[in-house]
Amino acid sequence: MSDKLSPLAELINIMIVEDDRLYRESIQELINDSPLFVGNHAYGSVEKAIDSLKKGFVPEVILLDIDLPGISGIEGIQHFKKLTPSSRIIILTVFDDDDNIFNAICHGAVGYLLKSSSSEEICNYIELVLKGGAVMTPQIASKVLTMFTQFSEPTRTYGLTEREKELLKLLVNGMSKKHIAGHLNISLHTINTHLKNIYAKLQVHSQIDMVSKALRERLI
Amino acid sequence: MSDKLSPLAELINIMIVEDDRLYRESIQELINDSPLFVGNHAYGSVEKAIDSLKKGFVPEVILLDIDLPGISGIEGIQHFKKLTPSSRIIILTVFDDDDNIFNAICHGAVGYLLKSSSSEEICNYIELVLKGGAVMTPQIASKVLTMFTQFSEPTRTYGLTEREKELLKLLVNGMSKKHIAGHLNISLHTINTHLKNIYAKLQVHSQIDMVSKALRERLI
DNA sequence: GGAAAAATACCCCAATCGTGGTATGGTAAT
DNA sequence: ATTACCATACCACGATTGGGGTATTTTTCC
Repeated sequence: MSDKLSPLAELINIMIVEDDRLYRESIQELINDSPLFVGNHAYGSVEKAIDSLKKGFVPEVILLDIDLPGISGIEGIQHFKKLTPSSRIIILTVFDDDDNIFNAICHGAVGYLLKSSSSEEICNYIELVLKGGAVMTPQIASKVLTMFTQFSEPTRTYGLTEREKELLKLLVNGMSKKHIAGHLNISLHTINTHLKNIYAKLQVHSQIDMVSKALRERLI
Repeated sequence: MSDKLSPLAELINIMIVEDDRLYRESIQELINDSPLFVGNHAYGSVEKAIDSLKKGFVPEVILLDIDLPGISGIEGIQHFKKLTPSSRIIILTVFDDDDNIFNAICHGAVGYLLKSSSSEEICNYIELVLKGGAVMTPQIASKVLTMFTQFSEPTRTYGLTEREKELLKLLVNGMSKKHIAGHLNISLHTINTHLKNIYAKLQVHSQIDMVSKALRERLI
């Protein structure tokens, strides 16, 4: 569009997708006031942003709200990723609940900022992202780490013995009882006995249940 | 120890665990030069740090290296968590590989910084942690987000149809084929046909394999 | 409107599994 | 030395599953 006014040729394009007009314009102003960035493209919905991208616009960074009319910001991430894979997406929202954070990150956002961030911070964060980093406010980072911790968690053992765990592992990996008997050089009867004990301990009644439980609760 | 020199009563205690003496002392200096922090306790190994904690010392923050003689930093996290659950642990290391980051975070570190960070940054990060946040350099944050993304991933569908996915879900949840037939009001024969198709698509030969694959690859 | 894909249904049979038992030798702790 | 637990082994039988077919009816799509 109009880059004839730029004193320097290489300003970095920031796209803004935010439905609140006032906030959108204030962010846009902030971007344009900075010496490094330019924000000619600000839209009130993912749909309009998509139209712009389809015309060939390729922003370096997309600042994206979550609560938008029509297509949500989270869904928007996927669309943007397809249209301009090189654009780095930063979520800028008021929502700090686990679900939104989780979904945004899983869909590939490289940043998650809260609207309570100051203008300075936002510009700093954008710069950090451009340097190849990912950014979160410390509060968000804390939530992310907590989610992470929960992923690889307490691993109840249900009092399984070593041998039982060994069997469990082999079975989870798809080996048949017969095959395991050969592999461990013990009788099929023994396997059966162990299995019965495992079933009792895990309170399941089939290999399916057992495998399912083992994988879900990470006791593999 | 010697807090008689403190001009203000309420300096925040930072413990340092770092085997490189020079770096340890430079960090200690940095801490002691700051107006907010005090670093009387700096140790070259987890073992020595543990001794100190057992004597009743309770630091607000522990700066912890990973590559230490004897007990490693990662293992150290667990010990510290038990001894002083209120202390917030920040990893400060040269290692930026996924495994170390992952392990540190999973064990409950609230920060992961690289030794390339500047003195200023380190102090800023500590302050942010004390405010309840978690901290990472943008490079580390980027790695963490990538790991996260991989967790809830591309969910290859293997071309499963809706009905097949429905069956898969029920089977993964431990329902027997017979039971499902009743539940969905279709014949057991139909279930078998679907199963055969699913097996072919997933390239497995038993329910165990199927369930295992489905759970591992999150196509439930 | 016709082709392709999906869902439905049936048959058969060998192989595997689940569960009810019992039993013995070894090891670890009390 | 006695108790408890573990790993091992065996039997038997009904229920379930895995593959090998074939075939009809919807749905979906061009």
